[in-house]
Amino acid sequence: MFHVGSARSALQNWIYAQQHGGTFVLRIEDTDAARNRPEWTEGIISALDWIGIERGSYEGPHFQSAYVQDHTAAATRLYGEGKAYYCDCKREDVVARSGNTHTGYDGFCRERALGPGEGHALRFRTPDTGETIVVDMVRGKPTFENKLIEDFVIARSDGSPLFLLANVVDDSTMGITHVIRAEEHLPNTPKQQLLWEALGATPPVWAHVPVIVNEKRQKLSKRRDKVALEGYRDEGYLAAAMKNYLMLLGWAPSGDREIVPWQVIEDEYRIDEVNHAPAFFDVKKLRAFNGDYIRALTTEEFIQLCTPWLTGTDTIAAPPWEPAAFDASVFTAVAPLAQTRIAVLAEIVDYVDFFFLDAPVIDDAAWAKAMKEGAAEILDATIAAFEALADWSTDPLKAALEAVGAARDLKLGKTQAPIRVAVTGRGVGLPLFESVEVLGRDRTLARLRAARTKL
RNA sequence: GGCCCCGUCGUCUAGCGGCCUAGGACGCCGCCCUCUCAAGGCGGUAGCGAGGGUUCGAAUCCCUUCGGGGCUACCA
Repeated sequence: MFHVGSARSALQNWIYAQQHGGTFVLRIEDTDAARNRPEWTEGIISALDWIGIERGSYEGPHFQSAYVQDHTAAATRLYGEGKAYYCDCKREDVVARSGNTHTGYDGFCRERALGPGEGHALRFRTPDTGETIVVDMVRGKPTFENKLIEDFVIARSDGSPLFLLANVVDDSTMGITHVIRAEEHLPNTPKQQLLWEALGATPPVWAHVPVIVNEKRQKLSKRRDKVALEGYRDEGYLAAAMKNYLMLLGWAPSGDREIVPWQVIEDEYRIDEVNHAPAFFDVKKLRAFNGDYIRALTTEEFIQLCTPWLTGTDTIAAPPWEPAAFDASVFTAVAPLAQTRIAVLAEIVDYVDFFFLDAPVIDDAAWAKAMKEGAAEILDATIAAFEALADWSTDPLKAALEAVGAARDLKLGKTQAPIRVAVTGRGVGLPLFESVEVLGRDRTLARLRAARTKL
């Protein structure tokens, strides 16, 4: 699962690297073995690939777990220099001591001079005075009072290093110069900066971008919100639309425009111009963007891109018709008609299913609405008119139905309703006469007769 | 509770002291086009959270207040 927020961060880092001749580095932060699976990495790589951060064009992936010896060495060094100490406090003891004014660890073990051992975690000794200023490309200079920064754990009691330490060590050894990440990491930053200083190195340039929120203005979460990039991909959101939309969260290109070529974004995006307030992930607007991108496709591209939903893949559900029933030439004929009607590619299935199914799937509500009094008569007349038609093509078909309606003083809009439902199963859909032409005389007539029988 | 961050239409944004009668986009509502639905065209709806300053002049600067959010693990 690749979070849309991660995708946005990746893109921001990628753009920044592109703009400054830097290198994008992918690092899998897997220091917590219990929460990581090696196979997830491929998912991340292919998701990055999808949004245009192609494998081979960046450094990595590096696995943080491969550098544990560096992390533990740093931990040992900090302990040796008296900048870290061992602690055997239990969480509940700390809470009990601090009462209801708990502001983190109380420093109980600071001077106890405990050595390494069973149940002893290593804590970093934070300064009691002064302040730590985070210089941030988007937020300015968030300032933290050192005395309010608790002595945080840098290595578990089993000796394994924690993310805060591991990150600083890796950033240092990998020569990371810029860290662009979500705002949720801002409170960690002074801690990491203190670690950088303790290790005698210069911290990178930070940029903390506001989080993406849901309609309730809370950070997008995996459990309650739809955040998987792959999910959007499998619904038929185009990578270009998704990228464009993601970058517009908290930022806008020059001029009164929003849908712009990626190159414009790469040229104009400025991380320090990004808004400071969280942005709502509006799927409706994403859909609108996607529809726009779909319409901008050439017919050939559109057909090509629809194929997975027409045939199914390992992640995209197979369509409701028999694979052998799919006729590419039929789809090619109607694809342009469908292109302006769908906002996400997955919707193509419902638009063209009646071509590939033996009988259309009847929408009950549409049937009830269209097959009112007079429908039988219209069907009979239409069957007769269509049977007599010499030239089975759009214009004559339309003229024939118009004549049927005219004889009953009905507008085409009324006359076509029962025919549409009989042939396609639905009340709305592709232009009727083009569809009927493509469907062919025999199948159309069979459906009209079947509907007539059902009345 | 503590620390930090943030505050322009419902939403995403433009705006960096006079070009603002606050612009664009999505959404929503009309109208046109029309075989349905879309697409397209035209029009409309709606906002500077509040209160104080500073200034000739404030959406833009300052303060307060109110309101949102993030973090607060031997997770990342």
